[in-house]
Amino acid sequence: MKIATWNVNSVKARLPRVTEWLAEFKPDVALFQELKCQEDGFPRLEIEDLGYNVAIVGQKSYNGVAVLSKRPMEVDLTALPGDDSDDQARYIEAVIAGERPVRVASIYLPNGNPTRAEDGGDHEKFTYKLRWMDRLIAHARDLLKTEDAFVLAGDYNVCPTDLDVYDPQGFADDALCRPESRARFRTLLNLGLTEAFRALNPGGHQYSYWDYQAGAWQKDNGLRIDHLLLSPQAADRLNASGIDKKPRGKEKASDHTPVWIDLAE
DNA sequence: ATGCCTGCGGTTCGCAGA
Repeated sequence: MKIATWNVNSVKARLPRVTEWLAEFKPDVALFQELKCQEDGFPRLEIEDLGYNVAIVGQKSYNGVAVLSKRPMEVDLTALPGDDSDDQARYIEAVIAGERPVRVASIYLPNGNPTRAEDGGDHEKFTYKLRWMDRLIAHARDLLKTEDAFVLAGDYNVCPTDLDVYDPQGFADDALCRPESRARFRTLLNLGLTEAFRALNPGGHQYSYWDYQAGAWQKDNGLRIDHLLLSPQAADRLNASGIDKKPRGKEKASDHTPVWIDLAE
């Protein structure tokens, strides 16, 4: 079964790109981030028409995550546990039904910039990112105890290593590359999770995001920040993983492009 | 050194993104 993650950067502005990609790529499960709308603004009918069940956590203007599934699913969580005061729409978790069920989460991890007071105020956004990652680590620990097959996928806003950045020196102090962010990402891996794309594609210069500005796409000045992290039981079923660059080259593209895995049935 | 581009809200500019 194909499971893909895509930060669509506004599902309403992106609707033609989204529907053509779903019709062509035909993922069994699609995990979206940055919907930038509330649930009542989500183009539910257009997506259901393509054969998907839809579960959404929306928010006006910002954030917003969704799970699309061709198979029946059951939503388990609509927020990341660990902070009841956090009302940003960045997490949804569901179990996809089947002979061998798979638990999936669509994750929009906070960006965290600026990281320094001199670049704009305080450390509030970077601190929020790091606390959010701490909560994700705690939740992953809990999920691992179940020994279920699960996939935590989304826009992690972390370049795991310098292989994942077109300009490592220029991004050294960026929240996506800072040691504090990378250490927490590494902790997720050290719990026993497998980052699917890197496990199967050891080379660098393979990105999932290109800035809209300064011809970044044309120059391949990208970042690899969209990831699928697999539990051991899911990793045992990993057949393939890739980045589908085609949508990034189209008119009115998102600045991110889909990343996918294929799991044995 | 700075802005580059895009989307949103709500009005034509500020904020956020990464």
